[in-house]
Amino acid sequence: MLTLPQTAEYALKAVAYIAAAEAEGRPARVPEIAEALDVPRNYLSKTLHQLARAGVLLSTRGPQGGFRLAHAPDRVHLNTIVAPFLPSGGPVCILGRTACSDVRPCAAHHRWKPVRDQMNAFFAKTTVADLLASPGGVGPRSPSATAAALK
Amino acid sequence: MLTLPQTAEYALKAVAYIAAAEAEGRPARVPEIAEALDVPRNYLSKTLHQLARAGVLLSTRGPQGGFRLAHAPDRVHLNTIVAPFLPSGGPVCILGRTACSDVRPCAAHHRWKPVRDQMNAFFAKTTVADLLASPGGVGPRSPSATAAALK
DNA sequence: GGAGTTTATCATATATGCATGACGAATGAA
DNA sequence: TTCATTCGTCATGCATATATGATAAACTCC
Repeated sequence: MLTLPQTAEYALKAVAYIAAAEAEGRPARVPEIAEALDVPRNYLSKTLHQLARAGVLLSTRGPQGGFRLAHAPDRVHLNTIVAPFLPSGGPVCILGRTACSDVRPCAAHHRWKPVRDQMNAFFAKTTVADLLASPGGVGPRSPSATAAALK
Repeated sequence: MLTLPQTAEYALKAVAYIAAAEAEGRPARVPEIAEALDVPRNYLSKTLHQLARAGVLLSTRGPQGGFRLAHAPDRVHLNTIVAPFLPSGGPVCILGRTACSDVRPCAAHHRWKPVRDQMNAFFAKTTVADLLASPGGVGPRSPSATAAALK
């Protein structure tokens, strides 16, 4: 039902790809990532730059440059990756109430809350390392398989 | 993290309000709903019209007219209310893959799937009657409390 | 220091969500 | 039949997400 903004999807896939490249000891360059994941090249460049400013990635220009993770894969949680591309303040109540809480619940509160909590836990606890390690994950395997599991 | 489009929130709140009015044996009019829920009036009119075309509401013009539910509150599920305002096809994979499945999982599949399933169940199983009956629900109680629980 | 590589930024375009205001059409009641 | 009421539709505007292409800036290596 609810979906991430397209840009946040790009961010997740690109970070996973960059982590896989880093596992091979090399930075990932924008044209390579863009082609592998089938994402618009210049737009991806801008998106990755936002992640760099957010402290998720490190960028270096020039030959042998590209993007790397700013922290170890098991320290990078998905919520820090998608946060720059979600409406700030974040949604809490399914009916959009700002004052919705256990003591002042909206009409859907007690049914929506467990769903919302599980979703928050997913983004707060899942790390880039989890994406690399899981079945269907991006590594360790060949570059083509890496792209296939993300594209 | 993920939020409904604003228009879908309007739709949920308005349908709950209309159901509460119907419990009092009267249709709800757009100006009344708009003021009670603090939603733009003309925009709400358009939104409710979409719900009427979707078969969720019935509309009647002229004096004593307004909007009513097309079906009993316990037959109207939340997914039918929000569906007209969500991107069609619907999101399935958190990485946006069209071919993501148990047999061809994306890198996040086995962690995201239970979250997604619980979310789908929420929209598929929760009814308007549930909104009316729950603690913090909109009825039976005074009109002002109805508005407060939705606004 | 020059050439080539790679990210950073700028200007611009398109589509969509959200919203406003004006007007049109149908209905029911006096 | 007239009038008030109420929803239906249209034109328009604004902000933002999603891009595209050109150019600038930084960096490495020779």
